[in-house]
Amino acid sequence: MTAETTGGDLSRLRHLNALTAIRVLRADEAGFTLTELARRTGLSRASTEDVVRDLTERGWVAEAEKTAGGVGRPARRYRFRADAGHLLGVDIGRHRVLALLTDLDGKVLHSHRVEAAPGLGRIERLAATDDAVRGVLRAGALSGDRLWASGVATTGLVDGTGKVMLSEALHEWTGVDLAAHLGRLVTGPVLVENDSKLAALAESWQGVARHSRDVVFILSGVATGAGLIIDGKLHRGFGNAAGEIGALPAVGWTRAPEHLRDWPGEGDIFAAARDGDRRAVAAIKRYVKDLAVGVSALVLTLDPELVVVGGGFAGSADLLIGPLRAELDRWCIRTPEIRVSTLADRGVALGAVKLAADHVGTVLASGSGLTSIDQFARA
Amino acid sequence: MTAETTGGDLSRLRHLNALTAIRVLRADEAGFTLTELARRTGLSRASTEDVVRDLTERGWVAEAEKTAGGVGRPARRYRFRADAGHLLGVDIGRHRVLALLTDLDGKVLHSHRVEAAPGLGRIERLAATDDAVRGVLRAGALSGDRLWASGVATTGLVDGTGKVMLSEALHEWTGVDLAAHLGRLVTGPVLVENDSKLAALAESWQGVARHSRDVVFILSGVATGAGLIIDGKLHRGFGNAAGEIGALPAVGWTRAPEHLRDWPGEGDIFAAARDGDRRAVAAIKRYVKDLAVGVSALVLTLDPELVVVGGGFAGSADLLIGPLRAELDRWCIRTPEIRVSTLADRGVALGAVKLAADHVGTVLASGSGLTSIDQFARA
DNA sequence: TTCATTATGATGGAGACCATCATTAAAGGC
DNA sequence: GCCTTTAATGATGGTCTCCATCATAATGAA
Repeated sequence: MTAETTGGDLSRLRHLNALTAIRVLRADEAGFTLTELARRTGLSRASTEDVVRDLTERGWVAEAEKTAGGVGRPARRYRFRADAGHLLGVDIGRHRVLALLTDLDGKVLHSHRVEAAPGLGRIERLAATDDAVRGVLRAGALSGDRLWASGVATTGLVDGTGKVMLSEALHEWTGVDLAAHLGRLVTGPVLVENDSKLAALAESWQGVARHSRDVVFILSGVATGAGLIIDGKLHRGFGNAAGEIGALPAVGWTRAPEHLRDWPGEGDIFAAARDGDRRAVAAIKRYVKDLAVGVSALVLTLDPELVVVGGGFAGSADLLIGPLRAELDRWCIRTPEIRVSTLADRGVALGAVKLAADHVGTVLASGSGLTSIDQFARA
Repeated sequence: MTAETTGGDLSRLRHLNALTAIRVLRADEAGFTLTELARRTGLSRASTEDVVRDLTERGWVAEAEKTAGGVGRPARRYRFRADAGHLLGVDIGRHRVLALLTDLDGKVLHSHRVEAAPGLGRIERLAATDDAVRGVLRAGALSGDRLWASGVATTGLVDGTGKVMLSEALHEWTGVDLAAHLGRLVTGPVLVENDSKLAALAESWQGVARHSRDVVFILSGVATGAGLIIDGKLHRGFGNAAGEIGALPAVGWTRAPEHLRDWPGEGDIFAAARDGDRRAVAAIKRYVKDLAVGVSALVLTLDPELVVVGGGFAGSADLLIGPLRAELDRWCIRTPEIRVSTLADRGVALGAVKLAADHVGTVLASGSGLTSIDQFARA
């Protein structure tokens, strides 16, 4: 008896059917005919028409181009109006701030990148963040009050209200209230979350983990982190500290990147390794060995379908995956499939967008969410 | 846009409302008046009456005793007919087999215990299992074809079909097809799962983890294991091997119980420790130290609200919890609350019952589940 | 031009919910 | 013992949502 969905009156049924219709419509930008939609929602054609009329009146659905060429009377097509609203995703990284402006389906419309030195203080880094946000809004010719929701990614632990509780990687960063800060540039909800968690979310949304319900994501870069997707959802943990296996001293995640940073040779260690430099190969091996202990702990705990490797080092994944798999084989009962992220340095920011998108989704699913599209489009 | 619940036609709405009503009714054995029920389901009184009439006709609900003493016309009371069906839960342990016969709400009606030596072979252990099942059915004056569903707990990894894939703790146990074996004694679905996982399930059902969504359960006994409750549900993992952190050599879970077994003194080590025996205290300390490494890995991975300690050693938890908390404080970012199981040696078997109960719940939630109670009561 | 094909839109009907109100049944005061 | 108060019951009428069905409309092909 797991049913969370409590029934209700007839309007509730209509609401559920409208949500189903929207979910189907969002699957294809080109839209659907009523007949197709009826088949996919399981409703009758007549009811489907009713639902679509409703949603059109309320601004959620629009008529799309008819497709020519078929036999018989050409059908009208309807599509979800993903362009009706905008979402913002911001990744506040060590070296730069990246802001993405997307439509409601998370299609990136504009991006803006602002460099930031690793040693930057709180004020300067927040200023860089503002620049990135303003830049991307300018590119999209939007003002901040036209955003439906915004997501922000940062290193460190984040509390429920959007404050950074603890950050070791960035200077003077602990205690920053990012939700409040961003709230001065944009209206609408601002959601803040840890960067590794958001990168994981992005992978399960648009990345290589799209079709997997249980995923361990490893952020492999100058800092090491993890994010967990469990049963298709981001797992945060009771104190928002899930995936922090790196805190265990036996897991050498703090030490691991040093093998690559402090290697005895010159230039890019990965290039050197590809050229056959033995010391480079050995250093990478040490890195993977350290990394793999933590990954094994995560994998043994969760038994995921998939491990995804992302972060700055993922670009050199050809050198990492093989050794990593070998190490996992040593420790794990069942080594999961290992894949490399293809989202490049956008993964974290995309996860932030997804955070915003999920917030909108929650509002829609809740009671009065679909009443009118105007409730989101403020003044 | 997470909505899994797809709408449908009016009968679907009625079905959802009927499920809600049953969920409310199950919360109190004494039953509810229509007015109370209407308030809790959110339906109008009239519709509630309709739903209840339906459910009564189909056998799911019965009228209960009126409560005397109030002012005004005494209301009829209605209750869920938990007694309409029976569930079986079997725990095949190292030293004994325990079978529980319960009603649909998991209230234990009868239990039957059959001793089994640790060294028993496959045939003999299966025979003991049969004895336990037959015994508890006899006690309840039921034949095996009156069971709605059965759950079985065993050590080792279990595959999706009810076969034991790998068991190190029991002799000749790997490869046993428990679902098929039990299927000869009972009709209805037989569900098989790992014992640690089921003990965790039991805690989140009727135990100290009732109100927590994310729980790490530790089975502390002659063998060590873990079960995870994530977002209120049992987390199995892709290959059903979640929680097997003990497989990591750095985590001394195989070695841990030996500290207690091989301690240099005589008699019960816990009694000795309470009497102030230093060697006993030291051995327990070593045990907890080993245990805590694995628990820390689980806690850091999941950041649960709660850690529950169960299993054979839980009876001496007064000696374990303090040191365990101290060890976790050393490693974890945020040490969760730690509680001791109160389900004693029934926990695992109760989890097996819950497995069966959930299966019934799934059938009810699915489409035609509530049509008539007769679909479950065979022959 | 006519036919085959497919989408559209209107009609009538059934099921599920709700609000409202007259009726019924008990407890307690007179 | 009768009357009042309280609260549940059961019936009525209305609305909403969905469905099946059918006449109509629009297009390509013969």
